[in-house]
Amino acid sequence: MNKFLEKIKRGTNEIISIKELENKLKSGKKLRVKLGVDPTMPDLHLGHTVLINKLKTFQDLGHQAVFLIGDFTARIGDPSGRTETRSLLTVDQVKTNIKTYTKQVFKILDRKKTEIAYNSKWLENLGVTGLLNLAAKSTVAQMLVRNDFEKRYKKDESISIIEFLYPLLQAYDSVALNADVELGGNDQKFNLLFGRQIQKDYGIKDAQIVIIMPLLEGTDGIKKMSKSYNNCISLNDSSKDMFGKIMSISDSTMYRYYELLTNLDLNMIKNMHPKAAKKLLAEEIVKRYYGAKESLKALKEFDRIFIKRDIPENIEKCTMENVTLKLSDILIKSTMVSSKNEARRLIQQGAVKIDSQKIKDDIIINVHREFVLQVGKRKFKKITHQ
RNA sequence: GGGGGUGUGGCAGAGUGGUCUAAUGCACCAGACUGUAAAUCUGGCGGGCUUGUCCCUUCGGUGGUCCAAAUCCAUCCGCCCCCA
Repeated sequence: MNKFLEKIKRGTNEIISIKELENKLKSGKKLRVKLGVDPTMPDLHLGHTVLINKLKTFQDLGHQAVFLIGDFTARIGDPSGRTETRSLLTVDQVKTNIKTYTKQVFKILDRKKTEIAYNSKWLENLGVTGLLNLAAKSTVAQMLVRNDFEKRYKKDESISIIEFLYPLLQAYDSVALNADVELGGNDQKFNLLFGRQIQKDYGIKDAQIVIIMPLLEGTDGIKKMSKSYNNCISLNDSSKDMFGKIMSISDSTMYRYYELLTNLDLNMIKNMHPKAAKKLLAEEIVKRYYGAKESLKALKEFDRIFIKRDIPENIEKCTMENVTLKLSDILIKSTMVSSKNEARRLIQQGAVKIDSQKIKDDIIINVHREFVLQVGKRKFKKITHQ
């Protein structure tokens, strides 16, 4: 029992309340564990998987994972952590997002053991009366307690009524699903607790336990992982990119990733050489999304390019029309740079290599034979003529 | 309906007539260093060529004033707040 609890506790910020959780676990009941995700973005990144991993932990312990797709709420947009009102999504956008989400989620969760729910099922039928009944259970003051709302209100920024409705709807999901546990990120704390309150209002005595996970830092190791900060490792990234990005995080961030993204023993990891540990982490994570084979390939490729400073195995070919061309023109024609000025700059800075030979001037090149053109450490193209 | 505010490069944010391709920070790119990194340091971060104290194009849109406009005026558009 304690071992189970330890697993659940790993990496969590807060569990409200731990006592209730212990009791529920002791009762031997198969707990309904809710994780709600709004399909608002085209794809998921590693930050999102922190919660999915936690849900997987419950699933592995024999509990019922309930993956809730907020197809209805996605159209409103969760104001959590936002500093501005977000624009509404169309039904079509939501639909395509759902597809990519589920595809990615079931690389982690066991599809057969997972209950998938869509909140449009009950929210669409709630009607104005239902909505009013729900809204009657809260007050404006209560909403304004919320940090992000309070800030925006004080700063004379707009808050849409629809945003007030959001926590109510999320809470109602917990009623509809009869959740025993709800998982959420740190920014979700208010909404999660609100779910507890509303459940009680609707006569559920044994209200949901709230498990709050930290938000995963992005590749910069400081800010939370988010597209807008440009510090994401997306599940859509190629195996090579994913591997490379993980290798580029700092050592301290690496341990964080271990804690939140894997189930590996942390003591063991801390005893490893950091470089080896980081490689293992990258391998583990890439393996999860691309399989062992691809993962090994990515590892080898990384060694080749960054450690041995060698040329990658498969390089995209690019055919030139003319035989003689300026180096800067070749760089543009092969789409390795976007402007001539940029090409000139990079050449001056010593970033451009032909067959591993640094070229420092914008010389004229004869494309008689095939050669490998390199820009920086990671961009390679094979240049040929006809 | 009335009053006020605001719109600057990927983001944040200076700049209120010439010295503005526009400070600064972040992000990004390259080089050096290294255990791949991170940190640090250096250079860069509109476009073009004839590489120059060169040319062209940017400060919500349009039109105007002026030798000269991100900066002034007019007008339009967007966003925000307050009062009713």
